[in-house]
Formats: sequence, structure tokens, C-alpha cells
Amino acid sequence: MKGTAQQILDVAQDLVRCRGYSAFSYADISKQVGIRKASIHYHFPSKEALGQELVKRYHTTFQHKLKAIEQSESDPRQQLQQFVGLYRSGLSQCQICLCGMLSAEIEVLPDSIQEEVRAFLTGTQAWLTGVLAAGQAAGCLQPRISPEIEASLLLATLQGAQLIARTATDREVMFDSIANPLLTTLETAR
Amino acid sequence: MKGTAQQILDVAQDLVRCRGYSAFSYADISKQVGIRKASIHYHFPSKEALGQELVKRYHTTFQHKLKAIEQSESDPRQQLQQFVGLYRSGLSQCQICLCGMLSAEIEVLPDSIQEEVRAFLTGTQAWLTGVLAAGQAAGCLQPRISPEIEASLLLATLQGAQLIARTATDREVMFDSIANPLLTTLETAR
DNA sequence: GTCTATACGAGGATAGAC
DNA sequence: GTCTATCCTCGTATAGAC
Repeated sequence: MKGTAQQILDVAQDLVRCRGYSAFSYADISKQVGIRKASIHYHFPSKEALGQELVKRYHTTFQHKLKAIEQSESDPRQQLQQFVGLYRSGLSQCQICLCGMLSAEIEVLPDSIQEEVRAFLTGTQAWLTGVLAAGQAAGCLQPRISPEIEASLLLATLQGAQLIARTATDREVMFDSIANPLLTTLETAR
Repeated sequence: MKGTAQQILDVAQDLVRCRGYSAFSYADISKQVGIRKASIHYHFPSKEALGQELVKRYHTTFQHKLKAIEQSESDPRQQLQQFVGLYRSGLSQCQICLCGMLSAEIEVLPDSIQEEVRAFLTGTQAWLTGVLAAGQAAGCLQPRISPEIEASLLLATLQGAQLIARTATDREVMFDSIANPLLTTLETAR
């Protein structure tokens, strides 16, 4: 059984990924967790503190998922496919990457949260670069220009694909229509 | 000299592209235009009405810019370059595409505004498809898989590049580091 | 830890004078 | 067209009882 703080973070994460930081409130969390608004302040004194913790936890969890991918798949092509899968999941509930959403809202975020978002993006791109470099070395992936540049192109495309997909009625279909061709063209011709 | 309604839309557009729909208010507009909050309601009875008009006007203006590109450049490569330029401009003031921002917030937007956003994205992708098809026919552009698919890939990458760029200190440099390689790889090798 | 009660400001919106 | 005045709701946050 989870602690209240974790439940709050779980609910808050879903809310932010769906509606955005500006548009979610303590009242929303209150309803879904089943405690009063004031009680949330016991666990997180301010919205800023909550938001900061949210991104930190998201970053950590995401890193664990990346580690898991590295350990479960040795083929860089499949690591890449699983990575794309991370961006696909959540779309059905109309959620996008927490840090994609927060990037859009970056101008209205407290500095402390902005920093966490930047750290996430930097870390993710570094991981992607590693996968692409390994794939290039193994001859199974062909990054455009360089692994570094391909990583930023890829990340941008996935964030954008999420944005566009969520305007569609069938979000996953729309996402796949972008992500699948992308993966195909990165894999070396057989 | 512009009418008040247009001034309101101008200011509102900058605000939404920078902060988002949820995070901008009549008070913000009021300060910048120099009239009282209540006066805004004379021109736009509700925030929803203002938002809807905003996207409609943005869409129309954007279409005019696309027409202008078609007429000033006959080379599809340069049309594409100018198109990318549209996504680059505004970044220095921390603004992203109005409809990219609204896509992120789509879940909290009134239906009427959601529709306008979808129309914009569909129209833009159609235009891009045309340019890519022309470039392919002329042998100066090489779309991945097909012009249609390349258009959606390209659009997603540009929207994502804007998102990521705005988290950086030097936003235009970051944007270019994604957009330039993208353009390079689309142009046929010389 | 969670509650009730409350403070305080901000947000969108309306009525009516000028 | 724009103003002042006002309404009502919602948002974050705090104090203090249980």
C-alpha cells in the first residue's frame, strides 16, 4: 500500500500530463485522492514544491525504465523501439511526456522546476545518443549526420508527434503514423 | 492605425504563444493594451470567443504567409527553408506556434477552439505535402517514404524542436541545431 | 495526518453610468 | 467604446482543532 504523498504525486502527474501545470489544482487532486485540499499542503507545502518533486520523481522513474530497456534488449534497434513505446504509452489517456508538457509551459514555471525539466531533456538525449552510436557501430542503425544530432532530431520528433497525436480522435494511430516511418528509416536496409 | 479588437488579438496572441491559454488573462491584456478588463468584453464577450477568433485569424495569416512563400520562391528547397523560418521566428521572444501550444493544452480547451486547432494542423500538413511532392518530382528533395509521411514527420519535428528550444538559454541556436540537419538530409546529395 | 474554517487574491463576467 | 463598481467562483495557502 502506497503512502499518501505518493498517491498525490501519482494523481498530480496524470493531471499535469493531461491538462498542464497551469490548469491543474489542489482541488483536482483532493477529489481523486480522497483527502481535503488543506491536507495536501502537509505533504507538499506549495504547488512549486509539489511540481519540483513531480519532475524529479518522473526523471528517476524514466531513468529506471531506460536501464530496464538496456538490460532486456541487446539489439539497439529494439532498444530504440522500446524507447518510442515509452512515448506512445499514456496517449490513450491523453497524456504526453511530463517534460514535453512543461516545456510548453516553461515561461510560467518557477525556476526550480525549469531546471528539472532541462535536466530531464539533457539526460534523455544523452541516453538516446548512446543507443544510436551503438547501433551505428553494430551496423544496424544509420543515424543522420551523427548520433548526437540524430538523438535531438528523434527526441524533437517524438515530442512533436505526441502533441499532434493528441489533437486526433485516434491518438495512437496518429502517433504510429509518425513514429513507425521514423523507426523504419533509421534501420539499415536489409 | 489598428482597431482595438485587433490590438487585443495581437497582445493575446503573443501571450498565448508565450504562456499558454490557461495562463493568460484579461488582466494581462488590459495592462498591455491600456484599457480596462471590462472593455475587452465589449469586443470579445468571453475568453472562449476570443480564443476562437485568435486561432481563426492565426490560421488565415499563416495561409497568407504560405502563399507568399509560394510566390517568392519557385525552388521547393527554398520554400521549405522559408517554411522552417516561420517556426524559427518568434522563438527569441519565447513564442512557439500558437497551435503547437494549444495542442499541448487541448484537453482544457472549449470544443470550438479544438476544432480550429485541428483545421490548422491539417491545412499546414497538406501544404507541406505539396511542396515535398513538387520537390520530389523536380528531383531536388527526397522525402522519406512519401511526401505525405514526410510532411507529418517534418511538422512533428518542427513542433518538437520549438518545445525543446524554448527550454534552452539560446533558443534559436538550439532550434537551428535541429532544423538545419533536418533540411540538409531532405535535400538531394549534390 | 487529516480535518474545518478562513484569508486573500485572481479570474471571468455583468450592469449601468458616461 | 470605455469606464467604475460589483459578483461569484476558483486557486493557493495558513491557523488551529481533533
